[in-house]
Amino acid sequence: MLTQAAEDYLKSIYKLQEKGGKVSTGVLAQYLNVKPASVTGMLKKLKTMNLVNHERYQGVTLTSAGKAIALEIIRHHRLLELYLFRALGVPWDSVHEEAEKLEHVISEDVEARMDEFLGYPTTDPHGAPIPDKNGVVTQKAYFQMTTLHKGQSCVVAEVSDTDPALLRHLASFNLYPGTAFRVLDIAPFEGPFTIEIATENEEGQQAILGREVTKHIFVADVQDTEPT
Amino acid sequence: MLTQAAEDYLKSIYKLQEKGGKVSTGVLAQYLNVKPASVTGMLKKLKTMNLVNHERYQGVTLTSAGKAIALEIIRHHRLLELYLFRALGVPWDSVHEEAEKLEHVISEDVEARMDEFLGYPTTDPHGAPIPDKNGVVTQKAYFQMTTLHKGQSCVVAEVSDTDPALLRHLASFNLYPGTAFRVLDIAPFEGPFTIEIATENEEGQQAILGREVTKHIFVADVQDTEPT
DNA sequence: GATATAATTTAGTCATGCCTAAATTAATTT
DNA sequence: AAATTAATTTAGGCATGACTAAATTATATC
Repeated sequence: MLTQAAEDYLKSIYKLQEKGGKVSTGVLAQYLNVKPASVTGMLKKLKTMNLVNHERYQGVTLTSAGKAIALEIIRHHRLLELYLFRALGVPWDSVHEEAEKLEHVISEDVEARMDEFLGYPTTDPHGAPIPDKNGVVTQKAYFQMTTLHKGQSCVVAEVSDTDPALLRHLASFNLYPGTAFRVLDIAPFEGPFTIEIATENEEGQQAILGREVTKHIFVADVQDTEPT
Repeated sequence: MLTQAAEDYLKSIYKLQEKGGKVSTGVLAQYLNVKPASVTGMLKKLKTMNLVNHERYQGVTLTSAGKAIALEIIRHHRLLELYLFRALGVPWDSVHEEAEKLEHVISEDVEARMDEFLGYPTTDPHGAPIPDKNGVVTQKAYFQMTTLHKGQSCVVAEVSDTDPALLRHLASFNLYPGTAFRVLDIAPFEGPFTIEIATENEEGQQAILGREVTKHIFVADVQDTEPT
């Protein structure tokens, strides 16, 4: 059985690897709120366990064994998030923090029961894919919101889950995974996006989202639409 | 915030204190599966935090601050046991082990939501009382089953929760907290109890329970009844 | 190609929380 | 009361996983 710290390292390496090949010691240190020297120490340990590939000064990658463990932890995390949200009504912006603690101690049996209760879901409350029991991730194609143009329509696919304030901000506009919206305007010079959110009643709610916010939103089903 | 080890020490001291005043280093060590020398070390640390009273060679007791923390952990544990049992169908004999890991990481918010879901229960699946949010324990009067005599009727109040095999044995007779039974016979020389368990249909199921088992069963509502 | 800067690793420390072995204190016999 | 036995504490070690400071390696600049 791995320590909690080792599991956190593997999970973090996996996530950082997704956004570009090898992971540097410094980036990993910053992500884990730890000093680079501490990272070097842990990587040595993980290497002896054949969970990572690490050449001095060259960055880290996961071995297939390391990746399997990372995906297991990520599955725990995302199933827990969804369970807390659906079964216990824990707010959207705090499920991440709760799951962060629980993911290391939940048993496979309890996890299987939550999975069944939830009907074998494939995405968590933030739209991130839940790996299956065998570590297979089914990821729908999506784009960063910053790539959208005026007049395009789309559906929110996923949002970053780490910043509770950001999540509360999105919730105030009903911008959840699955929410459809249309880009009304994009101000120049990295300016804000003005969007219209599809609502049940006739008139769509408008929202103005700063650039920093749009970097944390990922969308799918992008289509060009007629300007109103 | 306390470490998990410190929380386990406080919880254990509380439980051992219930069965007789001061707790000795050796007993605590055995209970925690740790060497006596390790206990001495931890007690020193807990003493500097004013969580225990400890005089060399004289045993430990909890301070009021230590007791408050112990009761908080016990509340977490018992609510978790009941939640796992009721909400997720985790078997009777494994909820203890699961809760043992979760009790240290569950948040007050999630706990409050489980409490609400369960309808503010007062006992866990083994019949142990759940302390309330303020650490108040309401304990119904009960007796060890070994004090029963032939012909007496009673209701199971509580059973030990630590041994899964014992719990499966009791479950095979439907002996849960709340189950009523009558003592048909007690064999001499510390022999087994033969009991008749009240069932919905006409004929009561009979069970033979060895002495070791009866030490782990606690009963209430004891009454003398006519022998059949 | 030499040098300045940035990133990474090594070396040595510290707190936890466990261990074993030896010393001490308490309790029990004789 | 002295001696044996049992319980407890002290002393010293070890693994984990963090830290700082110094040394090393890589990268960018001139």
